[in-house]
Amino acid sequence: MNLQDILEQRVKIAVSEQFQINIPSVEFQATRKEFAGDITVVVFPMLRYIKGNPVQIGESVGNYLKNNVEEVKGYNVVKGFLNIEISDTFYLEFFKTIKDDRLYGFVKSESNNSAIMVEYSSPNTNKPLHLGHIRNNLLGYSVAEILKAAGNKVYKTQIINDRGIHICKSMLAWKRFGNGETPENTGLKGDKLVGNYYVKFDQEYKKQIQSLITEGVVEEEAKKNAPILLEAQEMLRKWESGDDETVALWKTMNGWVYDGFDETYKNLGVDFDTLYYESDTYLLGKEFVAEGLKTDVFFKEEDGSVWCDLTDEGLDKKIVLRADGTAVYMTQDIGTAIQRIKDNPDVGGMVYTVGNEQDYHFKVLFLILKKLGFEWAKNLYHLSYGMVDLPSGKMKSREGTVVDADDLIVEMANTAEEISEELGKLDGYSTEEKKQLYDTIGLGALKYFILKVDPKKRILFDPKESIDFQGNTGPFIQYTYARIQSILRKADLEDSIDFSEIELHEKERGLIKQLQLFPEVIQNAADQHSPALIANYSYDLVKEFNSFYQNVSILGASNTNEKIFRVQLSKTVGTTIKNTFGLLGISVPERM
RNA sequence: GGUCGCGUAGCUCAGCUGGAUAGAGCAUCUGCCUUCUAAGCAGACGGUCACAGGUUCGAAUCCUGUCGCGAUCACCA
Repeated sequence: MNLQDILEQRVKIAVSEQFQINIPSVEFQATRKEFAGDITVVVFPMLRYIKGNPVQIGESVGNYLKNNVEEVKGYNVVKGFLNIEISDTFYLEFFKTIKDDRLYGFVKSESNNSAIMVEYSSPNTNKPLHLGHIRNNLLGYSVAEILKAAGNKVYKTQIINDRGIHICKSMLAWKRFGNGETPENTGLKGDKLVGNYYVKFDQEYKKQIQSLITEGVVEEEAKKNAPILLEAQEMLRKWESGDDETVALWKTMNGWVYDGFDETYKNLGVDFDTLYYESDTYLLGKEFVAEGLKTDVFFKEEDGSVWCDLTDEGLDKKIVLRADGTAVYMTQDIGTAIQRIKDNPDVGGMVYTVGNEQDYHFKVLFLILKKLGFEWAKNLYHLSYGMVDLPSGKMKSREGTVVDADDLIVEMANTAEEISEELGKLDGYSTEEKKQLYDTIGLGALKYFILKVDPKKRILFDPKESIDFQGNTGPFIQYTYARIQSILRKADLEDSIDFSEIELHEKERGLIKQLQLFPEVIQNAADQHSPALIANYSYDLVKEFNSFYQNVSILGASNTNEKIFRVQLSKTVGTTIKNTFGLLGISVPERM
């Protein structure tokens, strides 16, 4: 039982003994810095049950606690706030239990809960990954790690959007203008090569529209009838009918893209347990649509299209199958969801990491799956996040305003290098080691920059103003970790320590209090699917440590006991930083 | 127009289920490298929490309305 529970029980007893009234709950909060004490009981809510002066009630409860609870060494009352001072012994006992636990805060054994599948990335195979995908990948990966830390079995997955007219556009442009270019003979990354032809298609398409317009065709018509577009549509039909040559080209070019993506994922530090391809699942939803027709979840229009009526839920009608019997987006997603559960029967819930422009789609999808009667449908969660915008507005691949993922990663490492060189701290390091360090720091800055923001908010990214390395940033936290490692290298690590001799310094007490919060933070982050909570916790912990570091001598402590204690405390903080950053997918350097 | 989200310091963001004088970083200014890494620490400056009502002992937080920004309302994905 933790301290707060004990206190709650005792406060209730105190109140019932002294006022003959039972109160249902007690409200606690951390004591503000300017007052003495560690934990505060808010007296105001009790006024609902007890008539009286809040200060007097606080006094009498405080007095009772001081006399009857071992851990309470003192109290003071300010207005309606009863500030309780907790004994050093309590904090030291707590520290003893966590100091050698390298996974403090993590739920170690997977619970009996069913597994959770987390989907993220969901790329199209016609263009390279950009900054928006970076946010998506980081969020998805981090949430998966957080759910694991909270004791869930997790599968990471992505659905690859590998079919459709957009792929045919790249294929067509390559066939027409490619001259046999391959990643091998050009040295270009596969996704970049294919992306270039997607752009090429668009240029050619616009050219044809223009010349049609000069010939006197109306713009609307020109857009529909540009020869190159018609050709792309023809190609899609060929692909759907399984034309050998088209399918072969499709496989080759998608293969190039996958190689390119793999490299980006590797550099970004994300991975997946299972993969789903749209080309495999896009027909699957149809049988469930048929099923839903039988059970009246769906209905058929006269033209043959199938719909779901959601007007009872305050939503519209939604199409789930075209009049010609082909699948729409919704059909696919129904099929994919069901397929995933079939493939992994231990999965009882899913998290979809998809931008907030699809909020409505997922609301509808989840409702439909519920109507179809799937038990797991109540455990679906749309991890919706805001767009990453540039100062100029939205990123548009065709207008060349996208921030490319690979370029950005390289740029971050370069900035890290410039700053490190300027500070000149890495003299003994080899070129190879330095390079790796710059990658770690640059990526740390990027990841933290994105993850510290609440997922649902938009992020404004200005490429001209590079991401900071000072203050509330990844490198600042990495730096603190590196400094702790330096202390550990210099300290001769003794283990025996007499805790009864330790009197806690204010800064030490602050650190232990901060460490105490960690398990609860993980749980909240998992419940809310929010890496931002973890990021902000890391920062608070590091602020606390830096203040300690700068104001309290660690290696030069006044006695050996004290010194060992401070070194151990630093070590535990280091481990916690490493663990929190692990949940964000950020690595920490031993030195920087 | 309907629906959803956002609006907190000059800028970027915290603020958990309502609680004490609304917190950080950047920027500007003041101190601190002869002691464990100054990517740091200590401090100053900076706010009508978009606006207006309501709920109550108490509202940045909950409710209603208004304004601003964004998204979405396709037999596109």
